[in-house]
Amino acid sequence: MRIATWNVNSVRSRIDRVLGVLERHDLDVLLLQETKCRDDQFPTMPLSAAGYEVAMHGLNQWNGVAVISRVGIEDVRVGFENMPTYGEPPVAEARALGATCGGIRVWSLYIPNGREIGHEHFHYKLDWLANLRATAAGWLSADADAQVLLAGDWNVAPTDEDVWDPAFFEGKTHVTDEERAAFRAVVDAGYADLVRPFTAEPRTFTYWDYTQLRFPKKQGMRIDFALGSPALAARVTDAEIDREERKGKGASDHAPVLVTLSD
DNA sequence: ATGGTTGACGTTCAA
Repeated sequence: MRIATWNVNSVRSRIDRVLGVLERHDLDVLLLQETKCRDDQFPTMPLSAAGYEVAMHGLNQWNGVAVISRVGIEDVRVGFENMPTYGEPPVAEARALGATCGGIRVWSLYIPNGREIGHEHFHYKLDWLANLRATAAGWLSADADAQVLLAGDWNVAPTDEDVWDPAFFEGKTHVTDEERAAFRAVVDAGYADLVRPFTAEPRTFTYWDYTQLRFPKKQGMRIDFALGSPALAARVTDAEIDREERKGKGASDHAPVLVTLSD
């Protein structure tokens, strides 16, 4: 079984690339973030034609998450228990979608960006990660053998090796001690990084800003992660970051992150 | 090339 996560940055503008990724990697499950469309706008038909089912959750042009699977989609859940809201009036944004695919409880996650240190959105980000940790820890308390995948755009670079220049990020989000601690808390709750062991080279990135020729200059960040429960981590045989997908006209600014599991 | 990216409900916002 092969599962991938990808911040697609508009599923409508990139549906052909989505189909290409599914085929090229022979994916069973693909988790998308930043689909940027309402459910009724989602390009379901070409995915169905390719043999995939789709569960999506999008409220407007912002955020949006989806699960694409050819091994079934059951028990779909929009948002997680205690997921924080944002704004006034409070809105439960389209940032988390859970489903059971081929016996694995998968979550497509789009962690809030944070915008600026100290911004209301920054506190929202930290709360969001803390509540996710609490809820996900509960899943393992209830069933230590649960097969759970927490995957998506975490908007955190967990170490200095995960950014192209730590000095550039001083005073910016994604690299602060608070964000890193919030990410590490999820790992410490029992969810291991399934990909880093297979992509351990420093300066291995999953995201490159569109501006300033960041991609050709290899100036990126590792902020997209697939974290797995112990039972799931035990099944991982390979993982990779599809850097090729970032190339060419019409690429997302994020690369797909892939995990291969034993049966 | 006084530029420098992309996508969306866009003449602005978010990333």
